[in-house]
Amino acid sequence: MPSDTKRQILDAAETLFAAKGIDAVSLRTVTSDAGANLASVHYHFGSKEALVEAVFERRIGPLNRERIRLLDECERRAGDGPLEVEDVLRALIDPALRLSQEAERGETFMRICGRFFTETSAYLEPIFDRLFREIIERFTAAFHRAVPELSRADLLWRIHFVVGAMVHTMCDSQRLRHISGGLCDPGNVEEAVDRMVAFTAAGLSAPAAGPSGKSPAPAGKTGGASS
Amino acid sequence: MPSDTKRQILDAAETLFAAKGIDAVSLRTVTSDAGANLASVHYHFGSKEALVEAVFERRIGPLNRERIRLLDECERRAGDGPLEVEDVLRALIDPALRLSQEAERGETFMRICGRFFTETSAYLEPIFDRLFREIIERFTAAFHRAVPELSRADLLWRIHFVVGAMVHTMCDSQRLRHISGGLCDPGNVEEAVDRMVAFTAAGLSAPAAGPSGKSPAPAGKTGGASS
DNA sequence: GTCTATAAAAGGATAGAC
DNA sequence: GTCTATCCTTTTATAGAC
Repeated sequence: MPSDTKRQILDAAETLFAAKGIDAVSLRTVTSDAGANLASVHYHFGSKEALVEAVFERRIGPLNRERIRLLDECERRAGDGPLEVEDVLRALIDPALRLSQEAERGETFMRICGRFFTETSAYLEPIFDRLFREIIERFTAAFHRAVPELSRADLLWRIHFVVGAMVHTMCDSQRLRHISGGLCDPGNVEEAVDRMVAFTAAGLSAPAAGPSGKSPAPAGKTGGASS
Repeated sequence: MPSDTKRQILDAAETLFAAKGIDAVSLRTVTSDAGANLASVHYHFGSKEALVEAVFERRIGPLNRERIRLLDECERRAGDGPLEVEDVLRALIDPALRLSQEAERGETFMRICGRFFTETSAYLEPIFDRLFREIIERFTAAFHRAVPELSRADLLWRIHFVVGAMVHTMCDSQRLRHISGGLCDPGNVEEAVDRMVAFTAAGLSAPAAGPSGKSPAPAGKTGGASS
């Protein structure tokens, strides 16, 4: 079992990394906030890079396992029938936004997971692969099954947009709360998930753009019925 | 006119900040890449923070002015008639993605503009206000006019998702290129803009989620016709 | 405007006592 | 496992010659 100090270092690092970014946070700040000694980081983790890796893995591992579990369930329910795009989206999005509900540190949990996508240190690349390869493959296949009329390029572009909307919300929900003057409350998870699923489902289901032109047939101002 | 050295420092800083993030880049690296002396940064800018500010302003200022220009044109064309959501989206998105076309440093231009949203240093807050206040007000009003059936909360949430998809693409188009095995080419601006506009227009135009529940009437797997 | 030199602080990492 | 003390490097910033 992890020692108490080790967990406190992880907690402090997570909070600081989420708030300020990894490079902006020194190990002295981390250990100071954790009530631990500077040297304890190197004893327990070996280096700052290893600490960063541990911080990300602790949250993203379980998050992605839950996504896979929900997707399994989703596919089991569907059987040989059609796979609803809303259900696949919900399996992807719900576990992420739900992180913000946990105890007091919820918003931190969520932001640290989102921030993995905005950090660009080279040593995170292989970690990305390890943490997200299965997720990418499984969900790409599921979305292909849910929206089979899309070309592969269309599909991957649109999944990219979905991830963008999700990561931005995970990292920066504070700004929405601020800009909206409190009208939008990212702390209301059910509502946030519903809104994001509705938006992204419509985006994924929009008629495919022709290979060489403007959006075809902007019939009314509607998201469009399937062709 | 800005001295040659000043411009070279801005160029080098822009490239490095875009690639590695601000905190990860030292002034020594900047001046070294710029072929300038370390002290020249403080002579021309005064501090690292001031350099960062200058880097962002140089690109985001003109970018947002172009967005306003296109929106003006858009509203002028519409007159008293309806404002098409695709046109408003295009005014927001096209100038951003088009940055990537400029000369050789295009992708850097685009990424530095997107990165402004992912950096969290406190001193960027007032700069954000100065650079984006008008954009936020103008485009919020325009989207409200284009999709008037949405409540204000719905509208702001969805604009947030649009920004997420856009910023993620601006910062991280490399990953899409990589994951898709080259199938998706963010360097093709016309295509990227068309795809993003199609996706986000459908999302903005999706039927509003009820105030208290799951997505209403998931008729088929369609984005939905207007209610 | 540009340079050298250096100050002054902060960073990651380690040795060794306990 | 945890501590103190310290090394060594890197960082921002400045002083002052040219």
